[in-house]
Amino acid sequence: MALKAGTTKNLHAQVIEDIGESIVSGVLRPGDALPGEAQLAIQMSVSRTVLREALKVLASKGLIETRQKTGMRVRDARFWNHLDADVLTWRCAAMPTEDFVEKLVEMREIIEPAAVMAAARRREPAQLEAIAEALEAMEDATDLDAWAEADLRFHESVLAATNNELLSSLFAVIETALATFFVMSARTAKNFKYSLPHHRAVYEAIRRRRPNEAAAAMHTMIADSRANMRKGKRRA
Amino acid sequence: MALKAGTTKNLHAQVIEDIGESIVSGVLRPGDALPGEAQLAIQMSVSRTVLREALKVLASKGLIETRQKTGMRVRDARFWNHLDADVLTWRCAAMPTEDFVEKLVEMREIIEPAAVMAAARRREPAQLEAIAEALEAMEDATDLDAWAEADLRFHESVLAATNNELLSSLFAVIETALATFFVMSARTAKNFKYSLPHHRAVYEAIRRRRPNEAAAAMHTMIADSRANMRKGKRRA
DNA sequence: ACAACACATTTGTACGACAAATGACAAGCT
DNA sequence: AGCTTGTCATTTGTCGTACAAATGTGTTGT
Repeated sequence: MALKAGTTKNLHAQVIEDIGESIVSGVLRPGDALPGEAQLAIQMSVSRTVLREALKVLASKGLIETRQKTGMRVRDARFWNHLDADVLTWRCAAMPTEDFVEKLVEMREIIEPAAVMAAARRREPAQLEAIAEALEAMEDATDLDAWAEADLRFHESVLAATNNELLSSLFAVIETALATFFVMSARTAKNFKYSLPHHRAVYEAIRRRRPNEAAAAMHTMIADSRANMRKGKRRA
Repeated sequence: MALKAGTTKNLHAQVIEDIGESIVSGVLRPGDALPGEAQLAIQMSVSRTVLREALKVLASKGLIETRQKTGMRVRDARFWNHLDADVLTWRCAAMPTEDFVEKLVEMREIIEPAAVMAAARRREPAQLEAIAEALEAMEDATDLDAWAEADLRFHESVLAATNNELLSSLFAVIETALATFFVMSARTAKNFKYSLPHHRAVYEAIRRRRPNEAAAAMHTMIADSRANMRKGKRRA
């Protein structure tokens, strides 16, 4: 729980991250009572003002609850905002557990085929163009970083093309899933572009407004990446 | 933007709600610059301390961004946490627009069939029991309030039975969708129990571990509720 | 034994002061 | 003139203190 090496971010952001990660990673367990604000502020070398700003944010993510006199307690995991970008990030800060990775992939299998179907029906020209640009960037990528950036943009553009902002907000989950995938399959990444044909198939189906083909292509892509991840894992 | 009639909640909670609702409902538009903290605190009759706690939470929901010297600005809607329970609530505070309701239903169509499939495969005895209890409460309901409570609990229990907390967290969306449905179809609710057979079918399929049957039953249920909502709307 | 009350502790709210960042503008140099 | 540099003013960021409100706990009186 000690304050980490200072970054460039604001103090409350550091405090949020510090406590949030402690909770999500299990250092602080549900039901645990946190020390009082006064003491905690001293522990972390920040003013109570800053600490409270952080605590309010953590409470809004469902991680803690606070009542007068009783103090603060870590809430049960079923109340956490598991879809929150920060919570997801913290959860993957250490190497994520295998069953969590499986949950991420399950989310992809639910969300992305449905999303490409919606995109194939409703995409507007500019949105299609955004997907095309991401695809081109993937084709032009010469290193893993450039590929990863373009890949993320591709999936984000697809979600945006659904014209359903609720679906778009699930990009935080997709992003985490893909980032984890990049880490786990890093060893097997000699030819990191192996999934390019899949992406092109998805794009083509969206362009031609073929919902079912798009869903099928996306499904194949995810199944493929799952298999590839297993391979990477076995090697690690 | 004036402070609303005081409730029993904390001051920062009121401020969060007040500003948050102003943003989500469109009173404050993306790109708009908010008055400085000092002035805003005076406007809302709270201390800068409390105001800042609220602003940090709103920033964590993606609604505003704040930089030194420049002040605060309302962020573009594509950065909002549309899946956040508060944001959803604020969005439905006034009568939601028709196309937003459509987006909610689309989310249900994506999430819930997939969820019942997962639940049918992986539910544990206690989780099945929780669903059964909700179903019984629906059968025993004698008024719309009791029905609504049990209905929500049914869908929440189903999500919990997936044993995927990422899916469970999407209950905020389902809850909003159902609540909106209750409001919009209130007039046609003489026999508010009409969907009981659908729920029973879903439960039975989960109990018997039949993923495909469960998904089909859920799909029917949602299609039915969509039709019923249209009917209610036409009458209104 | 029980109820009412006082107390102590912890969060909630307010205020004032200063630090840090940064946009804006003015001065000065080429 | 045009560009650079530096000062300045404004706004958020951080801190410390003080007091209010709530509430668990113990105590006291009957």
